[in-house]
Amino acid sequence: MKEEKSEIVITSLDDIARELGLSKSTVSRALSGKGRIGAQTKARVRQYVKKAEYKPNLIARSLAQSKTYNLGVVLPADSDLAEKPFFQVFLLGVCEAASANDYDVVVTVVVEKDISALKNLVRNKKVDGIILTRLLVHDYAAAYLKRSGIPFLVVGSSSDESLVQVDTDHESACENLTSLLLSMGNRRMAVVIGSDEHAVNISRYRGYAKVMENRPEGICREIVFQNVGSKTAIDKSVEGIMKEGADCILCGDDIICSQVLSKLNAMNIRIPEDIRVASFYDSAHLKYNNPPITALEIDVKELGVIAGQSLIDKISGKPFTRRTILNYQIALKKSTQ
Amino acid sequence: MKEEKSEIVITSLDDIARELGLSKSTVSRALSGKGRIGAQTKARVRQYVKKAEYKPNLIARSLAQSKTYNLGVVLPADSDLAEKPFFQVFLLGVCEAASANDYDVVVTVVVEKDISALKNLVRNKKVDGIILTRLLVHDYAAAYLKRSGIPFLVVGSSSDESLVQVDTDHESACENLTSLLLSMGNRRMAVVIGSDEHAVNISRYRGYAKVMENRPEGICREIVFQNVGSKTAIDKSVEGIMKEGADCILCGDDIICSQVLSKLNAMNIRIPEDIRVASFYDSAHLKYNNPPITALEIDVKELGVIAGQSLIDKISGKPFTRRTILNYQIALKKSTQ
DNA sequence: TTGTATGCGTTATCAC
DNA sequence: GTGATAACGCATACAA
Repeated sequence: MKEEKSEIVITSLDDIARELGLSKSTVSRALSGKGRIGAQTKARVRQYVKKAEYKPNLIARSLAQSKTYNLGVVLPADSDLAEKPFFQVFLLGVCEAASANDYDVVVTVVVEKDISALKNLVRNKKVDGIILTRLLVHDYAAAYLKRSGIPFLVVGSSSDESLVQVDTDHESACENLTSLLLSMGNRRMAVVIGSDEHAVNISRYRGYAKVMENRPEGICREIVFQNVGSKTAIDKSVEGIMKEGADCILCGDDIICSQVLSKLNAMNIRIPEDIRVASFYDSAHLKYNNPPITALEIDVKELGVIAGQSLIDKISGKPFTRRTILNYQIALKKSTQ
Repeated sequence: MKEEKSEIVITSLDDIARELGLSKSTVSRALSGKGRIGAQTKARVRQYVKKAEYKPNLIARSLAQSKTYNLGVVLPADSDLAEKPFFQVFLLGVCEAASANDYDVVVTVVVEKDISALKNLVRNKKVDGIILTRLLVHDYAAAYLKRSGIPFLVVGSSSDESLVQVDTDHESACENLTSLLLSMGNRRMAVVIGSDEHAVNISRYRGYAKVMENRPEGICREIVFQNVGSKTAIDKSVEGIMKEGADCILCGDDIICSQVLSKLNAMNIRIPEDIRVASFYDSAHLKYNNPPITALEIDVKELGVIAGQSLIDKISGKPFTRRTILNYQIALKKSTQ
């Protein structure tokens, strides 16, 4: 009676080689598919590996190839951003793409301008490439990564042609939404938008400005609020907007919109009767609001998938698109009727 | 004139050893601190390493020690959970703890009951330990990890004593909030809570039930809604609750609460005049709501830090607490006045 | 206290 | 097409 093979634990190419009477280089080739190898030996090895439930040691492979098969994703930890589901949903998308390509995802955090964790990740060679999930106007992280030479990709739009970018065209999206609301009869369009340091806020404002500049009345500074962050700043801007008699408020993102709504509510101002409200970025809370809020919708998870796949393509030396622009939708709701 | 040392790139222990006229094992010891080593050689090596900006190759170390210095964090990707900032904030906390211990964080996703990505992570030995960010009543992931033998920790409470747990005491928190609201004059306390499959929802309901059972009127089934998920289910429950003449609604979490508020708003029901509302879990949106909503507050980031640190302790063989309970606060707001 | 030799499990470069 | 053998960079048991 033969020995039970199942008692032998197979943990390395050596083990397989011994069991099959081959050399470990042959086994390696059979599994990787690289190099010349006989069709039947290949099949035999693969079959054996399958039933032996052998899993190659990826660490060893990493050492040999100096590749980690890890993608790095950099999340910002600035207080208000932590509340935004954007990063989480995006991350799920990246994980999906990574998983489909046998990569894993390592996350790291930058707090304000402190990119030390990112530096460690790069210097320790823990990842093959990196995704920056938001772009600042003067982005330390991007500047560092550029110097470091590691493949990376930014979510956001920049005039820097050397950056690989994945983004929605915020500028034209906001332009379209603004035009549309004008065409629906609104005239004095106010805007409340976040920090100027975030590239996305600049793009959004540009979209708005582009439309308003071409109107006879032009941009009315009294109802334009950029760089608002705190709840009190938002409250003040809403008060100012109402005093100026605007008929529509455009909110830079969902968090701002949520706070604008809260303030309007507190002031007993009805939507859409007394004023219309729309947001440049959507979220569940705006959908569930009463009334539901008109907003730009983007498929964030898909954005993550595409970002992940693009980065992997770049890492693998495959052709990759330097700038990928995702679609958006304007979801018209009761808040602007 | 001597050669410029700065021209030589130091990439391995061998390089350092050669430059310093030592053997690489001595250098290794000087850096790791393990084994016996002379105080001055140690200092000399460390100083040299510092100015040479040498970074050890962690992959090689991993291979040699069969340790990855990576923590795995499992995020659920069920549609509604993706919107909850909980996981994101928690993740930031874990990253902080990891970073402080020279660990990195690898994230992976489970969708419903599909734990294949988690299995790959474990089988490929990409991490030294794992954190499950939510616990199901019948948790496949936890069961798998138990079988696999890898160190892991769950966020959530379970009667399974073999699980390392980190959590808030949801049951007593909800108990306290419920009692408090009763003592404030409310009598018919309705509850709207999410899926029974999530351990946390069971705990929350228990806290509520524990208080109500001891009341003369007992638990009134007509105003208890468990297992609600969809917006329509929530709308229906709110309608039922109003018909039954409840005077307070307890919401299982922030998302549910948000939807309950939306429905109440649509029905022109005033808070707190017509009905009081509170939530078993807080979020920015509830704070910004008008009126602000009474809710249980927990420090989620701190939860992440503690989870990360506990797992690292367990991995390192340090003493660790089998069950860590974090504090919570009851934030009384206008919605229950 | 320090040096030598070996192992970790792959991939890759040679011969054959 | 296959098999030795040398990297990859570090840790560690053992020898000195």
